[in-house]
Amino acid sequence: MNLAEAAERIRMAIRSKEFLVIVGRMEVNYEGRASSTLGSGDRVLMIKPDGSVLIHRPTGYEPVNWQPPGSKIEVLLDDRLVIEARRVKPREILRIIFSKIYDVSSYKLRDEAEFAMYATEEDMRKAILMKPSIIEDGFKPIERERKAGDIGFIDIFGVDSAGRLVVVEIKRRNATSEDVKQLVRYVEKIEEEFGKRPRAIIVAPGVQRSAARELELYGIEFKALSPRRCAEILREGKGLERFLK
Amino acid sequence: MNLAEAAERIRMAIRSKEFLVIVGRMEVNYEGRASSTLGSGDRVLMIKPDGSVLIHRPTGYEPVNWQPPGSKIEVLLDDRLVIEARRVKPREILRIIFSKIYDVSSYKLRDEAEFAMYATEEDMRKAILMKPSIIEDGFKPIERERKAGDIGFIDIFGVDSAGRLVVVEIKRRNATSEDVKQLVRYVEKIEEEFGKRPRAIIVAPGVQRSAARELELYGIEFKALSPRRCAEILREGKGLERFLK
DNA sequence: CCGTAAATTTCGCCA
DNA sequence: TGGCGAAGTTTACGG
Repeated sequence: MNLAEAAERIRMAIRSKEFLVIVGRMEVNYEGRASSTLGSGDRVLMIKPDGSVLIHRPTGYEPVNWQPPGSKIEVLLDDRLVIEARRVKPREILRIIFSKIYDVSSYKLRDEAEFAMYATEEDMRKAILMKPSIIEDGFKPIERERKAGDIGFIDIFGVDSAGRLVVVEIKRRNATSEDVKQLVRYVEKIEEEFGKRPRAIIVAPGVQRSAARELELYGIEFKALSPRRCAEILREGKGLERFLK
Repeated sequence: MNLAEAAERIRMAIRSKEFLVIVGRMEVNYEGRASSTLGSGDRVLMIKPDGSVLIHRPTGYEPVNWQPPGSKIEVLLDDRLVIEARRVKPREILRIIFSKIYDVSSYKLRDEAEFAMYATEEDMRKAILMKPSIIEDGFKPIERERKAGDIGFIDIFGVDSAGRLVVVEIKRRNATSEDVKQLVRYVEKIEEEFGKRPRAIIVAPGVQRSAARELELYGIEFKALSPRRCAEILREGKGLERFLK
């Protein structure tokens, strides 16, 4: 494809806020928070209506180079076709130099659909707060996101049926030994603050082998709870809310 | 575009390991580590030769849904065109249901170029090890990635010209109060271990306002060093290496 | 294959 | 606007 023709089509598409897909042979240079260079090769370049820029090689999940939403696009043409995407804060520039253009396509895309994600860690916390008995009978949450000194935040802080303090750490994936260590640090902070050692419970779908050892070692409890079960609880809760209105 | 025709082109492209770009109106469902649903809308779907799958909405850096490299792609056609991308470990399935196809393109892309990223945190460490005087005259590194008890790793551990121990923490971005606190924890660990308090230096392009307070408070030193300067030092070093051969 | 740390992380929430 | 923490994080690098 003719470079001049390509340049014109690209300029038009950007002006009319279309979703651009450009396939070609290009070099890429990036300068900003870091710096990178990428020699000549065939790639797919996407320029979105919001100023996002993505350059994808033939392999991998991540783009090899990119510019986040809001960047300003410039199309330059002399002997070669160059596309620059600039950002001011932080100051970054992405320069794409084409030696061949295989394809330029642009689309007006309409996408108003809602994206719904189920069972994040936040969802798990909500589910526990909505139905604390899934941790154990008589468990009463007191605070969420409680500050533990300067080392972090306790997911849920509460008391059990016997009145003992309980520190709950939630993970949507299997708990690691790192997670256990973090929880131990919270326990120590709470012990400093209240003068007595709290119970500590990791709530997660499972525990990694290495973490199981540490649970034993530090006297941390484990309560199995899957994100899926939390999603169910939230659905029940929503149904209830609607019923009560 | 005809759905049956599209299905055939997509199957062909996948068989011959081409880079696929499909633009159309689609619904998306994901089930795996989490779950998500996305209603009907216009999007760009990319399927890479290595089995990566990316679905991009008209805005944002991140794909709304995806499947990492190595997933198995299936193209199903009855009354609708459905593409499924499956992964076994962890078990995940991405299902894309098309109601319209605007465009199907596929490409044989050749990209053997080397990607070079300059001045990561690792590069900064290398630069300091290569030329310790950029920290201060007489600074001698002893160990890198030194374990500090069970709380983490010290970037560079060394001694100054007066023989005092020095703990160096490197950041490629401005240092935060969290970084200072982490360094303080290292200092305490080293003091426990050696029975004397080491000097502690944060090496970074700058410090956040909140961190500046804490530097004062804990007696932590700061040495300004930009990733860019480190990249220069590494270039000089490489030049030297070549010269010495 | 597990574990750890970094990332041009991005993204969302909240002060 | 900045700070903080999660993410279907991914990726790279050890052991």
